[in-house]
Amino acid sequence: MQSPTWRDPVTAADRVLLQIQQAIVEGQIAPGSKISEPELAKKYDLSRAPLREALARLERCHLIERTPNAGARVVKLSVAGLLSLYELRETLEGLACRLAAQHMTDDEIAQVQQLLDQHLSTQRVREGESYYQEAGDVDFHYRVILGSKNPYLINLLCDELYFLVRMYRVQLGMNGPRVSRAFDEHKAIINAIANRDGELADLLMRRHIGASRRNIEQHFKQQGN
Amino acid sequence: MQSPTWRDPVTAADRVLLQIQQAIVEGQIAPGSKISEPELAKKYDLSRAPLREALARLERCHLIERTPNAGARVVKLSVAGLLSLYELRETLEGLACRLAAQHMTDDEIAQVQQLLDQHLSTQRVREGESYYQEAGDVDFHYRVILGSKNPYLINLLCDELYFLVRMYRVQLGMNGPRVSRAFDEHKAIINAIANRDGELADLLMRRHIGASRRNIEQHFKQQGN
DNA sequence: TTGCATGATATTGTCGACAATTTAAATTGA
DNA sequence: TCAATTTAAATTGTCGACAATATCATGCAA
Repeated sequence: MQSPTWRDPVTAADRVLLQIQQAIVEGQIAPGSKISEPELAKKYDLSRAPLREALARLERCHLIERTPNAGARVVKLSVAGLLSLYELRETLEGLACRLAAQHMTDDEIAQVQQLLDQHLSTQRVREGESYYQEAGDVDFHYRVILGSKNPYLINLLCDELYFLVRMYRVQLGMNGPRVSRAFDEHKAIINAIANRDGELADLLMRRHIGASRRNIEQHFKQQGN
Repeated sequence: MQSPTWRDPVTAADRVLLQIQQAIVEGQIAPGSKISEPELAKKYDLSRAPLREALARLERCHLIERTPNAGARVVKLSVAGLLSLYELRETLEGLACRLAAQHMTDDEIAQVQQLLDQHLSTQRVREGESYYQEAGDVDFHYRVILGSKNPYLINLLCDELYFLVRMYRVQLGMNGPRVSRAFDEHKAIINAIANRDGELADLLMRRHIGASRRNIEQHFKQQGN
């Protein structure tokens, strides 16, 4: 899926950003490990200038943390961090729904409904294909977020928080048991938006994400991390 | 006021960032105008490397917009943009209040209450000192945001959105008529937090910021910008 | 005159090297 | 042996120059 918010990588910094992003999200570069500029520059065969540009953007989406004169480290995953992230998402995507109910065109809404029907049919083939499920889930949330028409909100969710959410999902294996219910919840949300009931859409989305959050909370009960 | 979220500028990029930030916020570099790297490098007497680092961070807080191979421009202010920004703030600071009611210590709450009393007494001296008023307002909001203890939320509001809000305030002269009411509203909010009533604090903060937003909406009714 | 192609100019992106700072190792003293 | 201090190595921050791209001016054709 190509996002409407990403540009295709025209510059060397763009390309190496995508590679490192993927490497971090998938855990090929271990959480907490130090980022060595000379090492990565050699590995990806470019100079440190575009690499540092990429690092600046990685910091922007919270995948690394930099300290002056000391370099960058990949973020460490923690339950507390994950919960903080979901706290934010809950509220932000709720807002996105409320705004989407105001600003989405009937056409855009119809497209999302059609999208969900497609997901339903392809899912009916057989469940357990959690990859497609994830893609579909991401796609739905993206559409709603874009539907909010609020540029700051869109940038925030799609560019800054998205990769971190993905990193947690991939590395902590959060494709949980809430696979079948998600479709119904998505359906209910888009229906509320179609009825221009922003308040309800907001509530349903917060409940939708909140359920995931509580799911995680329970899963990690009394465990260090 | 020095924010707990900012580090003191140890590097050349840090220093020039602060200077350009201020220049943009105060309009010394006109909105919409192009950023010339060679020009600025000469003006601030450093090479383009730290300057580009600074530009990357300026993009992060939405003060400039960059396009590949074409350079950076200072953001243009628009009523639509301002409203989008306030939409976000309304929800985010509401969330901050809800979380602050959960996570602030009694001590921290007492400090904020004490802070408000100080503001009240210094304001009683005479009104119209909107600069101190603004500083006090910022200070209050900061404390609550930090009280949320959510690192993503804190980073978002204090580092990414703060300067843009400030830029709008300074350049559109938004130190409006809502000076005296603000104190009472602040007081009500911190009281709700003190009572651990997160829901009420959330509501009051949203109303507090929403009032400003509607104030702006009305002020710019049927005007292009 | 208008629109498009061509070339000159300026700007951004990238590179390799040096300076400043941090980190690790080695040395000294108790 | 251990702690503190000094020295050495490695890493980050900064610089100036070159390459790639875009912008603007000029000229040409319709």
